[in-house]
Amino acid sequence: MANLDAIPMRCSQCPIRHSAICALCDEDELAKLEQIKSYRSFKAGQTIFARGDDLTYVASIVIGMATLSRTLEDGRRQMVGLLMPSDFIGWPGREQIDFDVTAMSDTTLCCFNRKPFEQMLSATPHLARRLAELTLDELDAARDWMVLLGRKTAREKIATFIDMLSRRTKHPGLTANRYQLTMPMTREQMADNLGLTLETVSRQINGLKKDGVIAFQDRRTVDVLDEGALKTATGD
Amino acid sequence: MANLDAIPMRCSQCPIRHSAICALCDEDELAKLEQIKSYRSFKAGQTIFARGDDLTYVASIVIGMATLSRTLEDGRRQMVGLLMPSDFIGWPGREQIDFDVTAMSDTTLCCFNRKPFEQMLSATPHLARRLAELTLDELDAARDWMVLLGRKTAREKIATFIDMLSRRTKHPGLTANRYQLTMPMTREQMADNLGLTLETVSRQINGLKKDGVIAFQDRRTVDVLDEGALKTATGD
DNA sequence: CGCCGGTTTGACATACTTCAAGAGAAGTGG
DNA sequence: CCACTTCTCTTGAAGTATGTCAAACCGGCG
Repeated sequence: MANLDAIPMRCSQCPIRHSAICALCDEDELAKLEQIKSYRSFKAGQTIFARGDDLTYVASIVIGMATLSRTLEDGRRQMVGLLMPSDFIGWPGREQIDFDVTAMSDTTLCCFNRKPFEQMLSATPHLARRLAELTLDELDAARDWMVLLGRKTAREKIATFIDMLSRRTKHPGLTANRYQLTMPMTREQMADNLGLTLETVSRQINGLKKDGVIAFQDRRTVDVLDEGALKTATGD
Repeated sequence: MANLDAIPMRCSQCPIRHSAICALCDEDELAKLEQIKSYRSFKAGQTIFARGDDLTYVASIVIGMATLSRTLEDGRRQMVGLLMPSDFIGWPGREQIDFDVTAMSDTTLCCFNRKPFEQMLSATPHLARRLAELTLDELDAARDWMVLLGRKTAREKIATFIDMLSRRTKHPGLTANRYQLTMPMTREQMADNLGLTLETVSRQINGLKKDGVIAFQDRRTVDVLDEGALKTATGD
């Protein structure tokens, strides 16, 4: 499964030191975390947790992207979360996990066994507070996505998706109104994220292209040509 | 707006004492909360917060039901949360609110001005911990609903809705497999909750009735005749 | 080169929406 | 208590966005 002989790294050099669960920790607290942490790496496509698994550990994403999803009996799949560096995987207080967590790209996690982490959590307000903030952010994102899933048209969904990506990833900007973006996923994964089929995703993306809102560098690299048009296309 | 001369009530007699934000508080902590709390009442249909409002206070629902929703420019509306007694309204650390909060039935809130509440929150682990639990529950519910919105058919949405209601409300049971349920909202509100139109809601409800899964006492009182059939109709 | 996963494109099917009308309930005022 | 209005809900007919099925294309990799 996971590649366990991953990079040892000091927390002080960690790329997510100031945005992850540990963001508010002082040096002492960090030292304690350092003692109970371990890294795990996953290849793109690997399962990190499957629905029903025991939540033996919780983790922060250090590098890469992962998805949170659920699949119905007949194969319909819905992504319910897109996890990027500094996002937290885990539900303190829950024994099991009710979704599938899958590495979308090659991913490195900073893991804590759940029990010791929970102990430290209740003893360390800085950790608890940061977890609360992260959870609240997730909740907000989930609710925004509910609006998208329930009420937006396919075209609006695509536009919102691209806009969301641009806000969550550092894009090598061209100019203010134009920028470049790398699609980190297949059309099918986008479809699962947006509650569409992959064919509809493809058609709508190309629709946006025909209308001069975006252009392709290659299939996975998109130039946003008119940010304003994109924003209006989102529907909100 | 709010009816401010609401019932004074001791926390010890409060119906949500053991399930709300204060659930883990001891007598001392409760006494402090008691000092900064106040009650507000809203009539069915009244706005509690509008999108963009300053979050001057946070609150627990004591009696009644409220909804969290967002409306797009052109009037499309999506409910993103259904708030029932003991649910918490408020986002510590946020200055403004990004959704509309509306009383669905006559509702009484237990309110705390945000600033003093936040101070107490950071000084009282019992409060912070409980808030984290409540937030996590909300997040889970939101994610379940994302699956519904993105992937379920109209019929499955209705079945899931009825099933969800039966789990969240105490229903006067008939027998194990049959029970009665009161719909707390109009077809239009259900539609906004499920990402459908009110006509589709009406049709699907009557479809379930024709198939003998449910029956009507009156338009708002439903008998679930076959819980098994209802569960399978939910799709998960 | 030839496979193979990912993507595009077309033709057709359908679930859901939209528009429209009417029937019940429920509230209001005389 | 009865007209009157106003919601709420139901039902029908027609339209449409999106899904389904199928074929072809494209780019990378063994």
